[in-house]
Amino acid sequence: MATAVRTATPDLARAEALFHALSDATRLSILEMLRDGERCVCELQDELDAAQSRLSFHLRVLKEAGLVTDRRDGRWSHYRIVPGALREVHDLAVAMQPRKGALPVRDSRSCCL
Amino acid sequence: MATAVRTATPDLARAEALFHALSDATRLSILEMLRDGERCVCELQDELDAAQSRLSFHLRVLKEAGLVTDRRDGRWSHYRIVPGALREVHDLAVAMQPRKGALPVRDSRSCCL
DNA sequence: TTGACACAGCAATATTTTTTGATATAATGC
DNA sequence: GCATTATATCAAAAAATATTGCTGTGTCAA
Repeated sequence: MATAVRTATPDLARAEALFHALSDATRLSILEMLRDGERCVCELQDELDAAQSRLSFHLRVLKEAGLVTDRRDGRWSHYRIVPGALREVHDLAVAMQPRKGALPVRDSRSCCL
Repeated sequence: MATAVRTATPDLARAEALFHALSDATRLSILEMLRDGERCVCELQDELDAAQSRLSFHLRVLKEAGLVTDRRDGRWSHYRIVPGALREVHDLAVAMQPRKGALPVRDSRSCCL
């Protein structure tokens, strides 16, 4: 049986990865906190009331999706939003919009015959 | 232990739901097909080479997220993109952008002390 | 050095999501 | 009515994700 969705285009895979990274409340909360600038893990931990290893996991997901980067400073890791990462999400949303000229409703009897 | 992410704001929950709906290759492929206008399930089935119950499942996820609607016409269900639904995604991406005035890098010794 | 801290990563578990196969419903055509 | 088609839905299995507790590594300070 062929792969379910045919060979995924790179864009499809990218979109999937990005949206997946954004599809979790903990991760969205992290991003919200980072909107004000860098935060170290312990700050996120305090404010989100989440175990350290849990944050570490979600931060990695965000990092692998290219949404955040970290900077090590002594014993702290500071995470911040990658500039332009959300622009990518923005662009995806635009690219997914219905094509101009697409008829909203089609003639009956136009399919499966 | 308090809820992980405090009381989720409605927006947070909405964002989570939307992004989740978009975080799957099958669903993204469906949306891509629908960019040209309405399609009935059987057309999606043929083109995406996916079992019917599987499409039905993913279509429901998309529908519950408010990304698509369906129109019943005889024995066919025609699905199409909800106009403006992707606009919502777009707006979310904008709303998540770093706040103006947020310093990219913060002073050392500024946390956890 | 020693001990406490900040964090990453792993392994086990729990939870959620997805797929599949079967059955159900409703419309259509004979 | 009966067979066929298009679709939904459900339950069980399979796969993917998330959470937790623990261990390891580097850092800092006394």
